Amino acid sequence: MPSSRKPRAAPDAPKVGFNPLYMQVRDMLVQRMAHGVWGPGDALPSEQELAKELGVSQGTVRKALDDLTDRNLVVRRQGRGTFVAEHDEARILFRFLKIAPDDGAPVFPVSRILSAERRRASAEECARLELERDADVIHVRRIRLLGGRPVISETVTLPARSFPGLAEGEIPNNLYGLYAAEFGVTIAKAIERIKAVVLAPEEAALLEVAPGHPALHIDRLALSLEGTPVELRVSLCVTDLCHYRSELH
Amino acid sequence: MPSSRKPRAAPDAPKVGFNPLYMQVRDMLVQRMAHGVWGPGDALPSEQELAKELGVSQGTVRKALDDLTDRNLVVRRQGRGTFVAEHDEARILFRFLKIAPDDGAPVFPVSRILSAERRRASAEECARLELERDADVIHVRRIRLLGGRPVISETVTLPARSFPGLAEGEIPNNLYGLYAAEFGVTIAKAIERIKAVVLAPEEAALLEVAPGHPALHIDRLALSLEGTPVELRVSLCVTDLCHYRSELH
DNA sequence: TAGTGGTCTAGACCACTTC
DNA sequence: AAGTGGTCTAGACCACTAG
Repeated sequence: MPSSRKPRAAPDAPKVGFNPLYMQVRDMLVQRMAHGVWGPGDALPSEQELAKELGVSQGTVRKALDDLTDRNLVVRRQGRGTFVAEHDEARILFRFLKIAPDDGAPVFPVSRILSAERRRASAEECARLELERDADVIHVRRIRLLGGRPVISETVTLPARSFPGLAEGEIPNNLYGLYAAEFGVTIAKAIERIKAVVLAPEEAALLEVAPGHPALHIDRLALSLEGTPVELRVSLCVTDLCHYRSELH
Repeated sequence: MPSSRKPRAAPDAPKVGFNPLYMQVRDMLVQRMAHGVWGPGDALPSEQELAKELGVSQGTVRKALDDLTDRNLVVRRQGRGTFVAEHDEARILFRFLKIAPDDGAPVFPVSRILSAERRRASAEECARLELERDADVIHVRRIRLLGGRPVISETVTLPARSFPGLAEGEIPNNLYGLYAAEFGVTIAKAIERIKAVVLAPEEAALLEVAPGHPALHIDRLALSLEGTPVELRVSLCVTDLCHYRSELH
């Protein structure tokens, strides 16, 4: 490891800026994942190997990996190994898909793309995505269907720089899987603000309900592994047959 | 500990039903907290003491306590000790209060009690709270204000059996603190279902908006330490100046 | 200074997967 | 049988709090 410490050597100076070894190990592993040394689905070296390479004990590596497991960045399988988390598994349904049908289990909504285009970022977009004044963004608009009925109207805003060519290519249902596979961007967490609104005529038409129908207005900011904001997403969701799921721990 | 295992004794039979020691320790500690051996705010014995008492290593006790920390059941303070979590701290603001003003930090909403009465549980209430057919429940209705304006209309339903006399006494702002202090019931987690609705005239009047105004309809089921459902809460929330906060990890 | 939780190490064995 | 993660132990020292 970069910083100091053999089991019991001469007392190494720093009393302040104390940073536990396992956190350094953890951050270093995150760096490597973020920089594509290990991509989604890849196996990490075993605990023993990492410990040897970094000159720390296996227990310290374990603690770092347990931390990453808690953050859903890696998946550990007894007897097999430790793997970088993927975003195309059933797990994502419970992580980033909060809308579920009132009866029955969550289903991945089918998407119908309305448009995908590049344009100059607005002042607000610049601020929230931490972009320079004159940066470009990609706007993706789509309708999502649950059980055959249009339920969510979504507007996704992305920094054009980080997702070159996205607007021109095929846009799959699972965006976070695409971000990871094609652009090396892993979504680690997101923050949502939810309000209740009534639908304007245009939106109501898209969702096939009457104007003035109530809907959830969900404003999401998604962050990458490093904590950089990488996606802005505004959803309008009609909740006649579904709901937003939230667990408080 | 009840079940088996000294470091390396004669090979004790069970290969199946394998349950790690630290989980047994953890469950035993939860039992004691649930049964009031240690109440909210109390200090637990130190790791050393617990390890000695239970005949396991300190590391195993630590792992059990770390698990309880993750579940917000205990709070550990370096140099001081381990304490049973309380529900009247600022922490609760981020745990169970998901409504925040659009600008500025979350504030604890002031409450105005409308009614508190005991009645026979409906069929649905029986089902969701896992009560017998003819059980009684307590209904508390209140309005909650944010920045002086009425924002949330709340209906709380409790099993009368678990909260004797609650309807007759003083009802404070912080209900979960009351449950813990007066009735020995600790809320450990909750599940919410959120929909968008438009307000009927009566509710609109209470919240001082026009009928037809959009609002969040939040349906919460709160569970105790043991996982028993203990509170049903339906909130109608006007989101003109505030929003529902949700973090996706 | 004593006691607590927090970190780190070293080594053992267990359970699971794969060959 | 070999290799991986999972559990458990034992003992050391560090950082923080309180008397």
